[in-house]
Amino acid sequence: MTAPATVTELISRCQLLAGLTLGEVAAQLGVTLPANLLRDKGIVGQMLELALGASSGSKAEPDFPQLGIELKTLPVDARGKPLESTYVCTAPLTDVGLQQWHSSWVCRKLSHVLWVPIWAERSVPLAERVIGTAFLWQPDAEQQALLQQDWEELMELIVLGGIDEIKGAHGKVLQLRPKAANSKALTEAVGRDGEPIQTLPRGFYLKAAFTAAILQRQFGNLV
DNA sequence: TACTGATCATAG
DNA sequence: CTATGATCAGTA
Repeated sequence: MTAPATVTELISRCQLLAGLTLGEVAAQLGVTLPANLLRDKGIVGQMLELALGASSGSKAEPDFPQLGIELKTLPVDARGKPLESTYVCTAPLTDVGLQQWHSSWVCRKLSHVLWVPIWAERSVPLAERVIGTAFLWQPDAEQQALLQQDWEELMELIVLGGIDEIKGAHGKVLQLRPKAANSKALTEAVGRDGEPIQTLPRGFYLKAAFTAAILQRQFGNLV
């Protein structure tokens, strides 16, 4: 699948996928679906990237570079409520003194997102999960402010050596949580007295309540 | 049951 | 290890 040249083309591809099951899309793409997501948590996202023509690989750039759009799948239950928080990006833990919100990875990644809801309750077999209606989203002033506030608070803690005091509950809409192969992975960070320390790599996540509000504004109140 | 901390696969 | 894609699962 080649990259979509325009937003219109991207949306039109999404409309073709809406209502299909993951099993049907996998068959079209020649992808073998695992029995569950235990050992393949990212397969759904990667399949949608393939189906929509996003650039593959682990490059630190938008999924659709030409359009500046980031693709995110969003697992939802039967009522359209998100089942999980949404990973945004890795958090920088060193050399963050001069970081500014508007040039941050979080701000840039979230500036233009294509959300693809997937009906994905754990009791439903992977192949039977249905792709929903995708939509483009850009944070409004209020959402932008909430994100910036949380981001600045978290980054200040990181700069001041408070990394190990940060819990997942810190932000209102944005949270900092471990993002690693396991709890023994280490990366460099700033300690309490400004000294280099080793700590668990972290990532920024959107809390489920925040993505729930995005869905609600897009589709209205369900149930 | 929701949330926070832990974990899995793959590419470079 | 870092960055991509995320969900799992124990516990409060």
